[in-house]
Amino acid sequence: MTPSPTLQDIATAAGVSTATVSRVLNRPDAVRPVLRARVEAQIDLLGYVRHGAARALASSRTMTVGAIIPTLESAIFASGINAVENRLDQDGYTLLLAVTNYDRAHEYRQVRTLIERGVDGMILVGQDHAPETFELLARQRCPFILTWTYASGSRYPCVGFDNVAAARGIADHLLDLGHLRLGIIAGITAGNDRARERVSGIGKALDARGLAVAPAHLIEQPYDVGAGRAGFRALMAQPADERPTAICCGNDVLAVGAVLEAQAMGLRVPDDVSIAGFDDLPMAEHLPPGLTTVRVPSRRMGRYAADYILGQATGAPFAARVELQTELIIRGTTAAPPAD
Amino acid sequence: MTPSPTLQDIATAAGVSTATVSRVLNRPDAVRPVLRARVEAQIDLLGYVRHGAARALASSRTMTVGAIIPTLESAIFASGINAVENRLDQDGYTLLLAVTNYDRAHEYRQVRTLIERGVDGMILVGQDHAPETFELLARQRCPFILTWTYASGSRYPCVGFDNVAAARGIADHLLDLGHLRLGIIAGITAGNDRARERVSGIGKALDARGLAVAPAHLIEQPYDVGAGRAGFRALMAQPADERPTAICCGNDVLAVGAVLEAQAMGLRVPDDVSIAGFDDLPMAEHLPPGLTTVRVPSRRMGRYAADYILGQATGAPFAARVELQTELIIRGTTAAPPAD
DNA sequence: ATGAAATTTGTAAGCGCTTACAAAACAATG
DNA sequence: CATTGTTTTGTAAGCGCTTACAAATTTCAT
Repeated sequence: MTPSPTLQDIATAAGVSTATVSRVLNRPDAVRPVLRARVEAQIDLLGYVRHGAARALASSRTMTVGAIIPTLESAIFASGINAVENRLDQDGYTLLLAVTNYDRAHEYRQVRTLIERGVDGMILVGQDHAPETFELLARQRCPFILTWTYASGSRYPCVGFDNVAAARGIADHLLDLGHLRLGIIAGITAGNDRARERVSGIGKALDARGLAVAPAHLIEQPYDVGAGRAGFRALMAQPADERPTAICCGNDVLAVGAVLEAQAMGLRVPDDVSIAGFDDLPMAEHLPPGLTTVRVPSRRMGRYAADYILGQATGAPFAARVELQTELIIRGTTAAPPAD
Repeated sequence: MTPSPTLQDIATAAGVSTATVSRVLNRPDAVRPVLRARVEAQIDLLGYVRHGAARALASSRTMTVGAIIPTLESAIFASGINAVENRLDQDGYTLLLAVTNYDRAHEYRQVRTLIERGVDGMILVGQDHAPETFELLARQRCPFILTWTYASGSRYPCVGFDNVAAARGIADHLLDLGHLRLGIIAGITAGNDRARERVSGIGKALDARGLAVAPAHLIEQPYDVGAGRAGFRALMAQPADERPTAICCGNDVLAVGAVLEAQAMGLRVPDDVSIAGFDDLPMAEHLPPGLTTVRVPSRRMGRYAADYILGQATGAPFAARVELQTELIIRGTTAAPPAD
């Protein structure tokens, strides 16, 4: 039942001052090899473990970075966070993770909590946050970066891509194929700027050609396969000559649902209906037919976000606003509309 | 450029002692309403934010819990962690997340780091950890719980299910259907006790009927769809009368790959070959045909693990060893072997 | 009113570490 | 061998908070 040994214990055991022990721990070359060895021996012997809180208090750096994401149930966020963790780990930083469940008010509380925990920086998702959140971050001088989003006019550091342009790209692809009636199975747009931007990008593509999305052709669904199926069914439940011939989905999970439902309904994809996703999940290329989608650089984004925050901590110069490119991946679920 | 206000600042501004401010922050009822209001007003006014490191140092509780998992690229771990986070959040705890990439030595370092960060408890995956890891945890008296695994003889707190029994159950299902030649596309077993246990469970099922897995019928693959496809192809690349008629996959991702490859090869599932997965990912029920698999209680597990650790912190009595049940979900990818 | 008991507040001692700064030890130079 | 310059080590003052404990105040029965 011996309490954990402290720096002081090591110092006493090694016959040196606490300052010296602290030095062998933090800047080993600043202490002569003889002494260093003596101290290290005691550290091993007594099984000393640094006390993070005390270090943090004395040095005002916690070596932790916070990340707040909507959910971990979405593979794409999970892989972004995985990349963040990997990068932080490299430098001995630890990740504090919080999940908002798409609730802005909750997000504010999490930001607060993470700041209380003293994170050296914070990674958020999207542009859309409570004003208090930004105020708090600013007031506390907590370095942060927004991810999954890049808006040329953003006032805040961000790394991501242009959701509007990416969605517009995929809609253009469909329009180029000759589709005139596009349907959308969007994610829930409330509290989700990425979902909104994607819808808006599709609208712009249509608008540029004098077209528009019929209100009945825009459906919002939570991000799961079943919801994708239901959305597809709803879209098809209209007179044949009003049905969309192509459907843009808010993400790949919805798209997979749509494809499966189409097939279950006896429709051929892409002959009878084209379907496009967003994210390019690992599964997308394997489905028959392969899913046309937009590849999103989730890992690179996570990695860059971590780089940036780490850079803020060490003074390394990382650009505060970085746009990553998405890539339109054309596979087998999109083709020209049926001839009739 | 005013530095963040401290407890002392609030105390001065409100004309009370720091002890009182500390009390309104931590046990509000212990201070008279008049004073409390005065203090709270100043807290708002000055935008005070608690200093976690100082609190932790003084109170020796960090209100953080660590979790170390193999990867976040796997949906099933992600959802377990999501559940952990949700539960911790409820009690104002924050999650420190580390990812091992299936590397035990790395895991040891992460455990060390998390202990240095002062986590109030730790959640690990699997039974299989470096001995030093357990020693360290014990020496530091860090409460911890192992997840994704339940072994009746385990010396450590754990919540999970019996991987051997679950795998055996699914193999039995296949054997009951009349299959005699089972193939296995296992996950990489090195450093992964769950993957090993699943293989072993299948072996036991066969053994009980005087059968065995042909060496050529056991393949290890990383957990991704492409690897599942490749594994399936390899399994089928043998003389027709030696091919397995049913295949157990280490998880659903591999199984989906196997099913897709089978279909791509022109084989009918389940008529020509039966395929079973493990995990019951959301997608499993939607595939055509629906994937026969084992439902794993990842969320409940995460939630329980969090409950347990929180309980340790507060003295609440949670059982240290809990077995959760898996469920064999029989869908459309398994059937009797072809008659020939 | 009055004194004892109960409640509220303040005092002050750390928690374990980092880090200016001062002191000591060692090197190098003339 | 002084003398000065350079490293290495020690001293000690906090970092911002919690929490025994003591002091002050309030409450209540008498």
